[in-house]
Amino acid sequence: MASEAISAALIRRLRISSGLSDADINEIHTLPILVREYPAERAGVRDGERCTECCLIAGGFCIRSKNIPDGNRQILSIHIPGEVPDLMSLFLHVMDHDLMTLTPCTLGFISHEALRQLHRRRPDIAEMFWRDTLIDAAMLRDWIVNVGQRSAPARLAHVMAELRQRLKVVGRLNENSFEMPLTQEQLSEALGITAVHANRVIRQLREDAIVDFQRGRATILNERKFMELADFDNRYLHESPAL
DNA sequence: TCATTAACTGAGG
DNA sequence: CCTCAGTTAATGA
Repeated sequence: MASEAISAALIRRLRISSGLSDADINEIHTLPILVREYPAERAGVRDGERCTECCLIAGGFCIRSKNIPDGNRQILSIHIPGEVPDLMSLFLHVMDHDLMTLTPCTLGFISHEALRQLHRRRPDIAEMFWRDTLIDAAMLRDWIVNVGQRSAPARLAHVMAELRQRLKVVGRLNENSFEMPLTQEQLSEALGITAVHANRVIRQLREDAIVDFQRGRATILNERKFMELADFDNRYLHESPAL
């Protein structure tokens, strides 16, 4: 994939929540990006690592996760093309979690030095990254509420609703189904339940004709029941550019 | 390897 | 007593 196409993914992402001038766009296109291909289920960036670059997802799906000593893992967020899940490494010098690929991924690495220069050169762009980071925190707050307070079926529906919305705004939604490339085991790690229970929950939602989940793809069967169960309000995604 | 299901168990309302 | 969810184990795709 050409570097130009990769920076385009970032621009599309930043456009969701911020206005971008032509000058901004040109600046982002000049960023040097080193492209690397990763297989599925591989650490892009590891907990404890000292980073010298940030990682832009150009293709594929990633997750943030943290392992605890008993061997269990909590999935903290799901990431889609155009996102920079380890943007915090620019200012937080040691990673406090893993960034893993879910699927085979094309990752674009941008050096911290290049990003710092860009921040100094163009305060508007620095502001955009600020906003992006704050939205990320808002999404994590939402994730905590989901895992901590909702019933298991509602947790699943909520994560589905958020992912669907995020895929929608980058034009990756077709009809009533969308990519959600997690195994049931991974899904259980995202929802804080066992894999067996994740299976039970999926079966229940399928039987109730609310959603289906098969081979990494989610299908909405009953929009009204789905949204009611998911309790999803996209406000926390802050998708509209400031007016 | 991943998904499915049953059977059992206990917590908690 | 009912629902939810973890454990174990067997089995299918």
